[in-house]
Amino acid sequence: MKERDDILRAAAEFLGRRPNATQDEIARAAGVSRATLHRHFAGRTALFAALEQLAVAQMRQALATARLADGPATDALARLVAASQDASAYLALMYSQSQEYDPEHPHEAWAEIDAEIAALFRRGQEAGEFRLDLGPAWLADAFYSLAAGAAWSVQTGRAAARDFTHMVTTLLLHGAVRR
Amino acid sequence: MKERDDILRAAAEFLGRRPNATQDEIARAAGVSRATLHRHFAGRTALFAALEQLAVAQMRQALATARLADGPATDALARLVAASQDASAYLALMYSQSQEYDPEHPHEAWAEIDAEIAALFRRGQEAGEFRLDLGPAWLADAFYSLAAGAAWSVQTGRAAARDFTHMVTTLLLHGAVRR
DNA sequence: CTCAGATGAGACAGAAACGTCTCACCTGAG
DNA sequence: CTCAGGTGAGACGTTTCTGTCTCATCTGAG
Repeated sequence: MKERDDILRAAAEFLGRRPNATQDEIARAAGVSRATLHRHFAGRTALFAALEQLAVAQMRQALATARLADGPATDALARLVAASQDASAYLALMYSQSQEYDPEHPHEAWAEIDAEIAALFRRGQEAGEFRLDLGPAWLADAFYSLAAGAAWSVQTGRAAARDFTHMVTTLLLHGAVRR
Repeated sequence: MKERDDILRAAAEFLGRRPNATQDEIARAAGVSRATLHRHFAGRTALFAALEQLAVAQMRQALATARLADGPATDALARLVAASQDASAYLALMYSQSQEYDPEHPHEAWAEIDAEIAALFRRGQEAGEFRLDLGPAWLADAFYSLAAGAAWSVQTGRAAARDFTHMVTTLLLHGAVRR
């Protein structure tokens, strides 16, 4: 029996790479038939609702795990990146779907998550840990971009999953220039 | 009269945010009717071919402008980012379309462009400018991710176009941590 | 003003995908 | 082994979108 969450993960990964995928293709990628996909999610709208809900839940979990208010902002960010790895397939999907799926409620949830991440960057700036010339909103966007990009690299085999945290954290905190 | 290139740019920006957009939506976003869109691009396939061709051409132009082999790798990268701004709408689109559009020829062109960018990072590493613990392939992917993310921020009004280069270059080279 | 060329609106046939259902078969617990 | 629940394949009617076309109108150069 194929677990609902297994289907969702496979769907998220597939849709992250093929935003135009048909239900048939999504079902196949998830290893089930279209009828089974329909039984779990009564149509594309329901599938996307479930994906978004799971993405939000996972990011909320990541935020709770990372405890952004605790300790140095630098350490909190590293914890956030690590905790976001599980959600990264969904981030890549949400990134590619962007405004595609647009009900009221989930955007509020994302706004909340965005605000918490931006607040972490702001805290870091106020504490003198992070530079002031890059806005917290951009830093939060960049976090998402890099996480989604790294997820994609992992999915396409260009990077190892175990390197996710290091790749994103190092670049986000320290950049490419050698110390 | 609406210029063909104006249509392509508007289409790229719109599709970067709405990869599933219908031809009708694309046309409207470009300020023309579907019939006119069809007259310029005989169908979705032709539209995507034109978009990809333009993206490749613009990135090639950016590479030529940036002269990646000249001077310190750090400076070359900054030049690349600056030169890529015009192409960034297309990068965001190509990012969201990913494997969606898949003819033989354009992927070869992208592979070439990718290789040149990765070679810049490799050169920087060999010259001791860039850290060694992040692979050139990831650094190239990260460049794309940040450029696309910044393009999106600019498009959605969360960042100013004039800050594009600074946002991407600073983060890519130096990261968020304060010196 | 004229007129060639461009445009938008809308029509239309066809294709693809959708949502949904039925039925035969499978799976795994008891 | 039995049987409840799950599954896949395929059918089917509906919907959406597509590619394409016609025709009336608009635009801008001469």
